Amino acid sequence: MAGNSSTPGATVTSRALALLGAFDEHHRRLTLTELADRAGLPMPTAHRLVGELVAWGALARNTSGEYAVGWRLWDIGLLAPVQTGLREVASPYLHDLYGATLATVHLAVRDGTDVLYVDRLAGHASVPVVSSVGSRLPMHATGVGKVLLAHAPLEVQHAVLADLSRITPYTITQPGLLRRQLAKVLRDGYASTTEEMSLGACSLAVPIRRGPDVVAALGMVLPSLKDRARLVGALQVAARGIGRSLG
Amino acid sequence: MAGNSSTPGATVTSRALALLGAFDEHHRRLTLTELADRAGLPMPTAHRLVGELVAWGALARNTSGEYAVGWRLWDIGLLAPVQTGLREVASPYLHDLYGATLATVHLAVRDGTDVLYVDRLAGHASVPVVSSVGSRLPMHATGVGKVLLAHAPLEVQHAVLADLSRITPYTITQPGLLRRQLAKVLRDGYASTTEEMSLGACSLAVPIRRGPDVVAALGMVLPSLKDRARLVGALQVAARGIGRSLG
DNA sequence: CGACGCGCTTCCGTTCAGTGGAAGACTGGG
DNA sequence: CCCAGTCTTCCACTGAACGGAAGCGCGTCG
Repeated sequence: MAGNSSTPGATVTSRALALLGAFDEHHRRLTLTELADRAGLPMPTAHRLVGELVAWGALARNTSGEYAVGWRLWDIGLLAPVQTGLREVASPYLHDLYGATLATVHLAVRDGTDVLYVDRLAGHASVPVVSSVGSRLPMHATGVGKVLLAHAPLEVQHAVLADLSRITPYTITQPGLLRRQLAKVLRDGYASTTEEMSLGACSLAVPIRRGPDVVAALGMVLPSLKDRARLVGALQVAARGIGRSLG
Repeated sequence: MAGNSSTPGATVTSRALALLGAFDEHHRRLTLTELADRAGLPMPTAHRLVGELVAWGALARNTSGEYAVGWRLWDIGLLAPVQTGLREVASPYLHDLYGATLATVHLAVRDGTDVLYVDRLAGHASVPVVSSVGSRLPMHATGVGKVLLAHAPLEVQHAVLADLSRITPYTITQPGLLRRQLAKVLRDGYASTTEEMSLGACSLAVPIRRGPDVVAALGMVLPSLKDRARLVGALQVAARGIGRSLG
């Protein structure tokens, strides 16, 4: 992981944020040593900063001395989605879609160069699904990711195309091929993946527009892409409905 | 509000956190000037810190130049409740309780000297309910708050008792009276309020225990406290179930 | 049309908060 | 008992953070 490469010249704020960023789905509880290591800080520095974060409620220390994310961060974080209204508006459409298709349905936005899963309805299908609400995945290997990437600013596209990590044998790692696919996504109005993120899982996704801007993507995970026309149609109807409700 | 009392001696971290803390339910979008004012910082300082927070994704700047909480904070914040498992475990019990009583049902934890509402099922009853998921209320004027306060460390009790703000004419503002009520809460195993937070709304609440520790509170809002025995019973059954499921 | 007010951004010399190596405390295990 | 690992405290040096002041861009009013 990060290793302790105590970058000098980093601001205090960036260091405090690095400590918060040390937590993720797979690292929900960390010791001070792990925190210092993952944030690339010397221990005394990490110790002091973590102390401040705990005092404020951004982090919490449990009885066994480990640190975890605190409630204060949770309730402030809640303001992010509420303020766009996206989740609330999309919720009924996700349920409708699920009812009509019985597939796992996803709502995602782009944040930086990641896809961020904002909401999800899990089908009981036997398809492996790696995403969960709040998780981040690379854009080049997911349906919603390709949709959001196709509509992203050029600088973001360049950054993503420059680093296409392999996840399965079918993951697209050639910039040229992905670029052509993105063009096709713009033409067709939807994106698809075939086992690029997870073996045995395919996906379809369409953009959600608020006026002319693509603000999110709607996707589903499937065992295969047969019946694609009907499913894309259903996705587009829902996406248009959500976009309209967003005003 | 805060006013600009540029407290010298404050650490950089505490200032950055103060900027995050400037956002709440009623202030989801703020201009730089408002942020600087609410955090008590001079504008140039706020400007620099906000820039760093935006670069990291803790805040986002929308097209009209205002700032809002960013997705990055949302997804890290999600790790707080997930890591305790409280919401997931309690969810079915909340639904059962709602089904059995048709009252607005609440799940809350203590964070510092506030009650933090972690989950909620809103009844369509005509009772005014001021809480929502993620909101913070004072402990002395809510049912769940009294429960959590009664089981809180002494230092927390002292801090709360020292500052009993009046919210309605029925809010308890005398430390002695509240202290006696808290003792009764410990004896009886439940707390109640009568229009102390909001006119026309009463409440009942019970503690949720994980082993010997009180980790949360379960409450309901009602138009009156008649039938209290049955309702407290239902709450206690649910609370015990949740506690057991928490392991 | 120019002057003004307002919110935001940049500049830069001063200074004090932050730094991190080193040493000390605590804990558990062999 | 000692040692290894983790956490906490200390403190003298230093460069990052500070914030007053000045500059910018824009809409508004006289």
